[in-house]
Amino acid sequence: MRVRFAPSPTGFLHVGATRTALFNWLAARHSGGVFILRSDDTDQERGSDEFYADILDGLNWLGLQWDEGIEVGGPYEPYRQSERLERYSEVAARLAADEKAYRCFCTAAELDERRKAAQAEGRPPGYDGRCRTLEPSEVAGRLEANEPAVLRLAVPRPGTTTFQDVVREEVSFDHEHVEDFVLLRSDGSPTYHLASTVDDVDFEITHVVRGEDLLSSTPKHILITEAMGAAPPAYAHVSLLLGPDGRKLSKRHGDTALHSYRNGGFLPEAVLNYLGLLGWSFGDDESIFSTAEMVERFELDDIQKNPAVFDNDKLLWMNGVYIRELELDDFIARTRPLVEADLGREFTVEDLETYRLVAPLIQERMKVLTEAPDQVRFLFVSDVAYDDAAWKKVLAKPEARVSLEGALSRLSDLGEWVSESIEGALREMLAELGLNASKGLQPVRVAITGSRISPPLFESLAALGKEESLRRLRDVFGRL
RNA sequence: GCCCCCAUCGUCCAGCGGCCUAGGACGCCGCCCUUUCAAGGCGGAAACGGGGAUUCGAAUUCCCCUGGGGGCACCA
Repeated sequence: MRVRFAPSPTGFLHVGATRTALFNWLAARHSGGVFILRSDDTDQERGSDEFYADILDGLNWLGLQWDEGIEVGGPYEPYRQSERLERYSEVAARLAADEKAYRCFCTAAELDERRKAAQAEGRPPGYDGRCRTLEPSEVAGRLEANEPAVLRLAVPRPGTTTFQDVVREEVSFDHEHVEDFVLLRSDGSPTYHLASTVDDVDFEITHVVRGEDLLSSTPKHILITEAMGAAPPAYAHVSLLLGPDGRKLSKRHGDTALHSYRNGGFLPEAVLNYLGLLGWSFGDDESIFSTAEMVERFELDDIQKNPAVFDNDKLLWMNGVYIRELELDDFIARTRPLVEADLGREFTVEDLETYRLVAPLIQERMKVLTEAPDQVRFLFVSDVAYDDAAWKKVLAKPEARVSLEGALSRLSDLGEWVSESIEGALREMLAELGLNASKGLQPVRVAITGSRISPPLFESLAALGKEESLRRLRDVFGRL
C-alpha cells in the first residue's frame, strides 16, 4: 500500500486536513505500507514558505512520520509539484498528440457568460466543448498567431465513470456532468487535476485517501489516469469535518489551525486520539486508546460515511485525561516553560522545588497545559493580585478577621512546615473557633492565593513557605 | 439551478434481520466524596427524520419524500 498526503501550502495545517493525514498514516502503518508527503504547490500566488513550514511542523509534532516525500526524499523525487512542471507538460503534450486532449481558445468572459446561460436554463453548467471540433489547421493557425489557449481533456461522450470507493462503495458519474476540463492553463502551467493525477500515477500511489470535497472531481482524475494508459488507484473519500453549526469546518469557526491547539496546551496524543474518533471508532466502546492501538485496528473501509461535527468540549476532556496520565517529570517539563514565560523569569532552584510540590496537584485539575500559570502564579510573585469578588465575598465577612487571626497565631508557632502539620494546626483552629471548614478556611485561601479557587490549601501553604504565608496573612489581616 | 454523497441521543461513535424495553463517550442534571476548584464514584434525562415495501420479524434490506453536507473555475 502506498498512500499520500498532499497538502497545498496555501494555508496553515487545518485540523480537517490533519485528520485526513492521520487516516493516510494509519492505513500505511497498519498495512506495513508507505506514507508519502507531497507538496501540491502549483498555486504560486497563494503558496508560501510559512505555510509549508507550518504543515511540516504540525505533522512532526503529532509524530505522523512520512517515509517518502518532501524533506526526506525517496525513489521518486522531487516530491514538490513546483519542481515537476516539466513532467506535467510532457504528459499534456502526449495527451494532445494522442488526441485525448485539445486546445480551447474560448476566453474567460465567454465561458462565464455561457455558464450562466446554461445554469439559467437548467442545463449542466460545464464547458460545452465547442473547441473540440476545431479543424487541426485552424488550431495550428491560431496557435501560430499566439492566441491564448488552454488544453482540455476530451472526455469520452457519451460515457459514465463508475468506481468503487473504499468508504462509499459504488459511485457513478454520467459524463454529461463531467465537462472537458482544463489540464493546462493558457500560460502552460498545470491545473491541480493534472498535476495531482500525474503524481499519483508516477509515485505509484495505490490508495488515494482524501476529503469528500474531491469526490466529484474523481471522475476527472480517473479519466486522466486512463488517458495516460495507467490503472487508477483505489479511492477512499473521507467525510468532512463540520463546525458546531453543521457547516464545513473553516476559519470562521475559530481555531481550526492545528498549531493553535499546540499553542493552546493540547497534547499530541490527545489530538490524535480525538481525531481518530471522528469518523472511525476503536470498537469495544473504548474512546481512549493509544496511537499504537489505533494502528493495530485501523481499516480504511471502517471509516464512517457521514460528516462529523468537531466537538471542542470532548477534545478538552480528552486532553485532560492525557494530562493526568503524564509522568510527573514529563508534566513539569512541559508546563515549566509556560510558567516561566508568564513570570518573565527563569525558575530558581527554590522555585523548582516549590513547583514540584504543587505540580501533582494542578495536574489533576487541568484540561490544557496553558492553565498552569494561572494556577501557580501566587506561589512565585510577591504581590498577589486579589480578586475583587473574592475579597468582597470572603474577606469582607466578619468571620474572616477571626479566622485569619486564629490561623496566624496557630501557624506562627508551627515547627515543622509541611501540609500535614499545617492541616492539623488549622483544624484545631476551626474546632477552637467553632467555624466550619468552609467559613474558616476560605479566608485563608483568599489571603494566600488571592482567589477563591486554588490548588488544595494545606499543600499550597506548604509550598509557599512559612515566612511568606505568614506575611500574607498578616498583610491581609492588617487591611481588614 | 444541476450533479454527487450522507442520515441512530445536543455532539462523536456501537449496532451490520431476531441478543435492542437501542449500548458507550463528551456535554447536561442530581447525589456522594470534599477546605475551594477539579478529579473520582453512583444515578438520571436524552436518538433510530417521515412514508411505503420485503420479511414470521426491521435501527439494520429496497423505494420515495424530507433534511443535511459537498461539488459545479485557466483555486487546490
